[in-house]
Amino acid sequence: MSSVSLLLAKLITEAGYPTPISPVTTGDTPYTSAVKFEDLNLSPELLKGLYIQMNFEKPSKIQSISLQMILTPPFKNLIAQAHNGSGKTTCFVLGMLSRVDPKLIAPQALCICPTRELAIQNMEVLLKMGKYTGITSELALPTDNKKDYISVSKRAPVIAQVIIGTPGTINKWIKAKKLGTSQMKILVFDEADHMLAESGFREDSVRAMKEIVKECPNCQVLLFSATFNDKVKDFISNNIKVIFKEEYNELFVKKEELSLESLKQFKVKVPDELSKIIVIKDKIMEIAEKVGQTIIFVRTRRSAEILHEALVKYGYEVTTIQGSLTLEHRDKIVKEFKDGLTQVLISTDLLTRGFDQSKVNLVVNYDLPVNHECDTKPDNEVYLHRIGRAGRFGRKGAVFNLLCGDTDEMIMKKIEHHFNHYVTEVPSWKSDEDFEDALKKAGLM
DNA sequence: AAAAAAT
Repeated sequence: MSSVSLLLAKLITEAGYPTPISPVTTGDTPYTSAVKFEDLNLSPELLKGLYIQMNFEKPSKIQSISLQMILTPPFKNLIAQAHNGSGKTTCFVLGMLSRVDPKLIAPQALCICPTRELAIQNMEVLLKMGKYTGITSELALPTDNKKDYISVSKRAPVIAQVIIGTPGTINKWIKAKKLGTSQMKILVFDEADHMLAESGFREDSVRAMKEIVKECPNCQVLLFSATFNDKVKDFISNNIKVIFKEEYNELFVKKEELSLESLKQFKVKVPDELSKIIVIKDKIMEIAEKVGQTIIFVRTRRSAEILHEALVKYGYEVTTIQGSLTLEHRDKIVKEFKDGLTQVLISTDLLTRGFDQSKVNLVVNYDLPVNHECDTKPDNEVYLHRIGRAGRFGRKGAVFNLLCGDTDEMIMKKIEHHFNHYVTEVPSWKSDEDFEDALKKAGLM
């Protein structure tokens, strides 16, 4: 670690954050951590947005460290990891809004996200936070191609200053010369590890990054996520840092320190697949009424359907979201849940990353997240992102993992070992008291 | 497998 990083580490401690985030800086730009938003040279319009629209008081850990790195010239690239629900979105949205020149009518900031839902959510934050800035924005997302489909060649060129979208549409617009990249000042990858993972969006992401950096060598690139596994870190070291060329900053958290303190995790052993449905029906649905909103994660679209139908048949109100639904339907389900009109949502890994709904206090892994190449291995990253849908910003939350059979138990053990975090067993899947006990331990009752 | 997206 360089002397600069040591200095930074010291400053961070003095700011009152005994944080496991370890900054690594290259070059000799000195950074201090921001204690107040006023320390960041933000425009009065942005500060107003932060205080009045967002009701923020002071920067969170990750914000106080990363915002200085993002906003201090020379504007260096940044690879930043931080815990779920710790305010990463604010970091890059503030970054984008600060770097845009309001007088220049051209795309200057671009944020690429893995799902439509996340892009829409990020746009909502941007609009709120940037309300007084007059900065313009547009979503780059696929549309329902059945009705009023406008082909790319027919649409007008993008003049909005900030663009948020998904990789396919963004690349399509760039290729069709509808999204100009010549004035780009900042490029953000939300859920960057997934955007650069082999089985993820790697080609699309790298293509967009190369194209923009070629056109604008000074464009600042930000990679944000709660997880960066070793494979992705290797890929970034070998392929992305080359694109970054010179100087970049890094913030990482040890995997053993990624589990949220405020979340209490449980495992429930059940004898067979059918009893999983019984646990959801008799225990989870009853609990969900009392503790706030709940998300139940399943592995496949089909099992989402099956569980949904079973619960509806038993007379419970649930909604389900998965990728084969129409876009219109997906939007409706998310909106209803965010508006608090629905309490229990069944989801595939569509909502695993980034979905932010503060009232979610309970997450259920109906199926454990497994590695797509080898289903006896866990997908630790997906696990962490799923459970991170509860306990946003330090709120209390509970997680129930339903385990059926030896393989599930082994996978659960591996997850516990990976994060060095013991998951408490609920003694009996049939006992109401055991579940109530669990909620008491989680501080939800 | 699911995510985006285009076919």
